[in-house]
Amino acid sequence: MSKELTDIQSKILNFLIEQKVEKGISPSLAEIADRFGYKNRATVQQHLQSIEKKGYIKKNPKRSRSIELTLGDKYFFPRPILGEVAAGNPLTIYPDSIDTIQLPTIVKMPMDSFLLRVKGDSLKDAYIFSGDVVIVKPGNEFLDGQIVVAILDDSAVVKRYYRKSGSIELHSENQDYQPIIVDLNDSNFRIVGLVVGVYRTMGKKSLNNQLS
Amino acid sequence: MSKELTDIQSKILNFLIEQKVEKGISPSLAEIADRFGYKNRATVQQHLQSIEKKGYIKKNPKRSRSIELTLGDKYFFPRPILGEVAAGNPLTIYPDSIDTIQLPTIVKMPMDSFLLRVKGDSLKDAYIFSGDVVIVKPGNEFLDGQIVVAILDDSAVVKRYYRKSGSIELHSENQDYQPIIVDLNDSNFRIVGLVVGVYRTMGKKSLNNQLS
DNA sequence: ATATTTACCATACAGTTGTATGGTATTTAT
DNA sequence: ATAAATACCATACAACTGTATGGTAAATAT
Repeated sequence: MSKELTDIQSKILNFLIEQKVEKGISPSLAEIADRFGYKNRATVQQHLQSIEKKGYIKKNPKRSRSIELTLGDKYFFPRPILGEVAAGNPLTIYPDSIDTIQLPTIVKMPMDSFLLRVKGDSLKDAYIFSGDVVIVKPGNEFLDGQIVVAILDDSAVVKRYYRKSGSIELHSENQDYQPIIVDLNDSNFRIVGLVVGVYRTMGKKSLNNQLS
Repeated sequence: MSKELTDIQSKILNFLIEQKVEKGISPSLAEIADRFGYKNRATVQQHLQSIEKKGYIKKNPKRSRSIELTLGDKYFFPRPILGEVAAGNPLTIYPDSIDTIQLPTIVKMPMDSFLLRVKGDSLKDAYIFSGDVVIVKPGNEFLDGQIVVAILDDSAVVKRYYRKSGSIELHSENQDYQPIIVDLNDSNFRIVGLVVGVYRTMGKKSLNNQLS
């Protein structure tokens, strides 16, 4: 049995994926039929059988909206990209960044945000300590006093943001560190996003409240 | 109206979340009833109405398995850490890795997997192109012909894996690239994981057209 | 004391769902 | 030339789905 999908099967598979992206669940046979203008669910049914036979999906019999995509094996979520890999000539990758943490299930986290581990203690007065993981939401607009992640000449910092005319100041909470003042036009400077949360492993109390 | 959930409502909400994370779809009323030992769906129905009234979920009327969680995107999932940021003295970070993509939301993906963007065209005949994002599932066991990510002297490659006696060969699909042959004992060599998926942004068309 | 909320049950119903079966027409392979 | 695969249609059905309605019992609030 060929594992190649026909055009139509391919389109249906794409629709399945699309729906999972947008709605989070598989469509029903009727919905697929609708989408492709079929007057009958049986047509879809047969296409799905073919697609399943070829191994692209798996259906839980009798269960509605339960088509599994077996394209790899599991849940796609918005996820950060760790680095670059080479398929041709090797490029540099960041092996150390292959690190995952288990975060609690009920804390806020925008889907497109990513995590960074904090080193250093300049924000300890804002209750962010070395070793903490900050949740960063990508964006461009910030309010004075918000904690942001900025990149300056290939280094990244977590600081409080203050907008001045013609420049941006990045303050540490900790007095030992001088504010960083950057010209607005400095092309080596870029603010990546807003820190929307902090996570700390190992029994310590979470300090999200103080983040405001 | 209080926005606080009762114990039972809370448990049901948790179950909803749990199911969404694990299966990607909401359970049906019957399934919830089953799980909590209710003999009747109506009981669940009423709990859901309460939960909805309190703003924690939203139901698409008449649509099966379509409970939306309105907690925003407030769930934590296992996520990779990109690198290290400095709050005090800047440390090195991987600026290029501060990049996020929207992946199909509720398709399955191993929770501990991570993403890498592919550069180069050596796998284009396997329909992985430069710029694509591959989903990598960490692991140690691979079958011949599977596409893996390997690290060789601080560089990473995406290649097809072939096990030989005493060595491992990494092949490109593209004939222009020579296979890489590595001794099994080479300590500078390590296979990171298996490529379980590919994701491509840009436009509406997804990978499957090319999959055939 | 009495009204409200919470937590369950039963029954009923129409619409949806996946599945089964049988059929036609066209293209592709042998 | 004929078998096989592809792409659709129609009808039928049992199980499932969400919803509606009405009821009981206990706890809580007024």
